[in-house]
Amino acid sequence: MLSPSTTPVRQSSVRAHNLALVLHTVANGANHPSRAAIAAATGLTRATVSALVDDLVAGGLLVEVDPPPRTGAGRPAAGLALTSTGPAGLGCEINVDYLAACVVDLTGAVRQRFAEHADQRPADPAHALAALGRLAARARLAAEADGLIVAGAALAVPGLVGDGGLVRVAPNLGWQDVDAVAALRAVPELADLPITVDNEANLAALGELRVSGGDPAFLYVSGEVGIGAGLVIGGELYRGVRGWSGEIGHVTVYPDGRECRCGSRGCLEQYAGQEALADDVPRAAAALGIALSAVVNLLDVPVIVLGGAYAPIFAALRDGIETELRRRVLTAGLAPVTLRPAALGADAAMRGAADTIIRGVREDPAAWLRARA
Amino acid sequence: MLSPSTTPVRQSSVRAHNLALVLHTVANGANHPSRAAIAAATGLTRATVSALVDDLVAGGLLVEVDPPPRTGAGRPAAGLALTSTGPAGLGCEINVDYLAACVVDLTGAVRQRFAEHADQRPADPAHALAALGRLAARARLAAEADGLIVAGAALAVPGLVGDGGLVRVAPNLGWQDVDAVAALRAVPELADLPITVDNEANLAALGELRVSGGDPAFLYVSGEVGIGAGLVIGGELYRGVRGWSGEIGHVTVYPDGRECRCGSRGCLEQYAGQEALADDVPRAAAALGIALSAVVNLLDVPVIVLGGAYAPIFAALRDGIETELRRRVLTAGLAPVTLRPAALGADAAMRGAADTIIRGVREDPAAWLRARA
DNA sequence: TCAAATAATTCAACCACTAAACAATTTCAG
DNA sequence: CTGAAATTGTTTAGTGGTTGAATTATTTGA
Repeated sequence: MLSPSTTPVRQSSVRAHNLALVLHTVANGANHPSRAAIAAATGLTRATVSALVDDLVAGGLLVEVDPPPRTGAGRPAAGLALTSTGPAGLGCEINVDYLAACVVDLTGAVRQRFAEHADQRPADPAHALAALGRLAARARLAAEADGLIVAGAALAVPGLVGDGGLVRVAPNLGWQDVDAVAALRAVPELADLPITVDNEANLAALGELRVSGGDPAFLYVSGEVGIGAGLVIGGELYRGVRGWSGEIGHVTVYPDGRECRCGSRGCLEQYAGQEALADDVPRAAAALGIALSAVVNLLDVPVIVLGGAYAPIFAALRDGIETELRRRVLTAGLAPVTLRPAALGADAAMRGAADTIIRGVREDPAAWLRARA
Repeated sequence: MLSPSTTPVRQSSVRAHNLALVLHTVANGANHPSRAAIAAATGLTRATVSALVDDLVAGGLLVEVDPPPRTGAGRPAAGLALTSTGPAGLGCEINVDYLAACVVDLTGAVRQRFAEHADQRPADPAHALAALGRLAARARLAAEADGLIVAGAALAVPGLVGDGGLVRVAPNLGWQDVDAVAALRAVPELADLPITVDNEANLAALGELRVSGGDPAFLYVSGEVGIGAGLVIGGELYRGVRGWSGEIGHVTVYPDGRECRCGSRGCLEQYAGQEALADDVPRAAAALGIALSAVVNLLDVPVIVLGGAYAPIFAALRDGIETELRRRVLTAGLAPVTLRPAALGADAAMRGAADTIIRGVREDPAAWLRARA
């Protein structure tokens, strides 16, 4: 069955779906599958796959490459691969001490990367975003000189993002109601791009999803100055109704505990934020364990990935967290919760941002072909 | 676009999708829409809608009824409505002091309802389920005498349910690893039905979704002996990776607080479960507020529905909960969290269970038509 | 009484997929 | 060295489902 929705479906939707299916199979399947292998993997006929592949090759999304090693008799296959000269995503990140932009191609490879280290807190938002825009523009031009076509840009910010890319609050940057999309679009070299803005932890979770490959459901916890989380379920990011999910840093751990900047008491951030972390690792681990137990009890998430400042000290945190999980997760006895460090380092959010763009092309190649026609 | 998935799509899937779309439009749209109105609402052509409606009428899912009041000139329309003599769902519930079964027709109307009050804790699972099975069989026979066709049964239990309807743990019933599906299927009158089992709070959330209509995203909190929760997002129930989401009763509220039956300390259940509730309502409200704040911070859920034992004392709980939400939810200042009592009473879970069956028919009418052919 | 309006059906055209036959290219047995 | 078997990829006729335009049906209102 197709997804329940309120829009009609016609033959062109079938084509769009199956184009995405073929592209997905090439991207996530074995090395350089043949048309016949794609047909076998998807259940489509070889005739249909051939027609779909023709469209994707003509549209510059797939290329024929050397076939996989032969096995037995028969006409040799033509291998298919994602192109490395087609659409690409521009990922940007602004953080407390860090500006960065990168370009990722359809295969997921990072083709350009520019970063600038500097404390952004004294700068006003307009200046910081202008500097980031210049960085992004350089990345875009360098990528396009390489034959890539930047299909869009996404920006990761450590804060709450509202509709239209409006940054409602970014406490650690001192921002409030900043129109980041407009600021980036003001850079001439970026003016023609679709630009989106999203929370840093959400995008880092997507970055982790891309590189880790395996887990279709996990919680990514990002320990920075603040603590954010990105929830991936069924291979997709869950953003919440208004896009404000994942604020694990302000989950109450000790109801009458330390005062928090947010006005509450006993927030996780006060015990496991970057500052508290320096003081008392065991207590941070316990606090994390308590908050994560709540997540697992509520959402039944089987895997937790620790990123940001937590990744390098994963070994020191592990025991303390797991002790609390064992004690406090109701289903701990039925199935364990897996804890692991993040695979990507500081670039996770930026990589995830770029990934949202290429993800868009991969999930709806028909739209890309139409636009390129 | 269609949903990304790993299965191919063919013309028959288009048909299946559009049949569901038409049925959905009749079910959720204005009163008794005409074919032309459906075409306008869905974007399909009138020719296509006519063909789809023919199939649905022939398959006994839609009936022509008196048209809506005329407005101006033109040939009068034929109104369409869900049939009340077609497929129906059998909903069952077993709880600490309560057995019940009901039959709900395609329109959502309760057509049969049987209940038996008795403490189930002394009875062993087999006896209790046999008694429930007899109740369900009576409901089914009475419904089928009315022209309904029971398409399946669903059972609500206060516990964790694993694959294949195995009840892994139901603490308040004292159950462990009970094969509830097999027990119900042992009743001859139910042997031919597809039977599913789900958590009581999850199903109550679905029941609430059906009657409340409006909110596409909310958390339903069920205060019984234990405390469960069902999360609805985008009009669908979120079950978690293993179906064990919603265990809000064992979210830690006071890390060093009262010991809980589960082996942990400071679980919400110890402060806001039915027993604690009798002692100290303000404290229960505060504890609920703390746990719910965690949910909102993590998931950005805009609406919380209080059901079970909480519904009748909603007024007494409201202030205490809202105080904590205001203090502890990071985004409380950006958009308020709505708190409201459940619309359905004790029958919520049973209604939700029956609803899963008719939901199945509504979401894939093509499968029903094929089976009836 | 007839024109205008609206509802529903019919029919030719189109699009995408399937199934089966065919063409191309290789392996391997004799 | 030759030809049968195997495998890939293409071609072609057929089918199912939607569209759009024409047609039929039925009512209102000038």
